[in-house]
Amino acid sequence: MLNTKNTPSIRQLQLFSTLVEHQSISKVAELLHISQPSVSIQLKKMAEQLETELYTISGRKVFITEAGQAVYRAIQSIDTTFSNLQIELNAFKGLQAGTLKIAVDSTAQYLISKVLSPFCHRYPKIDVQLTINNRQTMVKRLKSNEDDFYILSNSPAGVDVIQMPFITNSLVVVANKKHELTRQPHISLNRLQHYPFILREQGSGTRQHIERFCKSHNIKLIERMTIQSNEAIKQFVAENIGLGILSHHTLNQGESSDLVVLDVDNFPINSQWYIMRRTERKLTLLASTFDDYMQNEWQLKS
Amino acid sequence: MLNTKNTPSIRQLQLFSTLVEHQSISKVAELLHISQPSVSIQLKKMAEQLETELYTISGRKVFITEAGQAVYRAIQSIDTTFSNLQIELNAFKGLQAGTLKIAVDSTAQYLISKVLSPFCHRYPKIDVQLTINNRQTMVKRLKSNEDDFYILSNSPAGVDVIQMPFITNSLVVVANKKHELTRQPHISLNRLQHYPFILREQGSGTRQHIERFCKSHNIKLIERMTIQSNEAIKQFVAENIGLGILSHHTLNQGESSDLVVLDVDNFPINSQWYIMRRTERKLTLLASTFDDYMQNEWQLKS
DNA sequence: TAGTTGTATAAATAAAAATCTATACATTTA
DNA sequence: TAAATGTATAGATTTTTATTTATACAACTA
Repeated sequence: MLNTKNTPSIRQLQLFSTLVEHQSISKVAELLHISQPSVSIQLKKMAEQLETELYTISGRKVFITEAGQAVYRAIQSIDTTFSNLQIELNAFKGLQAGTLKIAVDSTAQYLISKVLSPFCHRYPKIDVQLTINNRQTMVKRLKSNEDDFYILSNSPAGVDVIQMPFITNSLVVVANKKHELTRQPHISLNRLQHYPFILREQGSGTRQHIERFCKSHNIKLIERMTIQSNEAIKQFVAENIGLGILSHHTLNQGESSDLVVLDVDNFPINSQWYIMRRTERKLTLLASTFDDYMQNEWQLKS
Repeated sequence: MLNTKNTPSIRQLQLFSTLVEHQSISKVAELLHISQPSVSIQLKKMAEQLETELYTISGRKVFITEAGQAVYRAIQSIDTTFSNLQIELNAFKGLQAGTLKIAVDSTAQYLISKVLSPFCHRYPKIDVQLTINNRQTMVKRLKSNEDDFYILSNSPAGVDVIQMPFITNSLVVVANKKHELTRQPHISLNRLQHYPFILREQGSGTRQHIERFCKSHNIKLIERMTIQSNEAIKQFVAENIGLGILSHHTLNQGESSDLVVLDVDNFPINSQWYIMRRTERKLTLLASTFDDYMQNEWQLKS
């Protein structure tokens, strides 16, 4: 930790560096528009604090001692540190304004805050315009190039995107904790076909995964209800209206709910969340900073 | 030149760096034994001056922004600069005391000040004990190991020394400006044998050179006077009592004298001044610093 | 040697930076 | 919801730093 005692003030450093450069106390005074005694006194104090002679005066000439030269070099080093800092800070100032537009598949809404909140703390002046909706809507927005970034579980056909694997998405079967399947191990897919389900609507990413899964495993689920919200599904499942298939991110939201994850064969359905952007969309400074952030801190290590 | 405006004070840097390290304003206050509002205010001021948010406070947690991280890195750099400076200065403090003992052949006394004065200005606290005498005395002192350094025109036999060529010593023939040899070109050595000379005493370096020179050129000079001082010789020569043979360093001491250098064949007698020290003598810190100085700034480039 | 130039010291003052107390506000925890 | 914890603001005060004027001194320069 920086030591304040025995450390000359910034002003004193300035005076001394000017002295070294002009070898004259009165010249320093003139250049900095202050009186000669002021310079005299400050420099003397500084040398006293450092307990070292930094210069000598012989007649009317100023000689910088070796110790003084060392101090001068240190000042120059500090000077460049400050200059570089200024340049860095100016770069950050470019990030103090601007809006980052991100569109998120609603199933991913539970994790977006984890991702976004560190970024927002680091760049507190930025605005984020967040659009949360189902996959179909995301794809529409992606095609009409409305946002900087999209978070989807896989990339749609027909659009050039740059994508980065992000976080693993696991779809699990949930039930009320009093449901008969609870605590049963290795439930077969076939048995599932006899229970009613509450599912997300057509066009949602979750629904898409489920349908693909059912097709490939050759099963058909009973669909008692279709709801556009994961949260609502959880409530109906909790009231034992039926089973649900949800991303595990939507669960364990802290509240000790009545929901239980079932141990079904071939589950969870694993897929990947991707963050993507259109190849031809020009990155704003802010967007590019966000891109760096995602790559450095969220890129999935395979 | 260091910019005082928009530059945070050293104290503010200290506060901020402590903040980064402990992520809490009240913790900083506690650690530095000041009140919490004081820290709050100073940090706020600092951020205002830099026109950048360095941290944000959310609830009771402190988050350092990216800009803040940059500032922190800068502070660390400044910190190490100061630490290194302290170490350097402490090394110089070792040189604030101590006596440097130097013995100089009196013929070289005219140049010793040129050599010594920059050194003394750079290390103003040191003492120099200077012995000026003729060569014989120098050699005696060298043998009894009395001084750190010796300046002689060549090394004596029988003592282990480390020597460094230094400055060229040219012995020239001088006369009063009204002397008949003045303005004559190419005076032969033979003609010199008919004029009386005023010379340095036996045992002086100059005398040694002259004798060696006469021997090798097979001439003999008329010796009217022997004097132990170059300055005195100059006065007698100026009064036209005789010719003199002196180091050119002893001349052109500013005063527009009555002395003229004669254009004698085989003159000047060139030889070398050496600075030397006994091999087995242990160097004090001060002596070693002087040694470095001589090597870096006075070593004769051949 | 007188005048000029450059630096040092003293004493007073000004400006600035840093601090405190008291209080209010906000968030988290019990 | 009350208590605890952490931060912000206001206003007054203290401390430190910086500066000034006036004067003295010292060393060059003409």
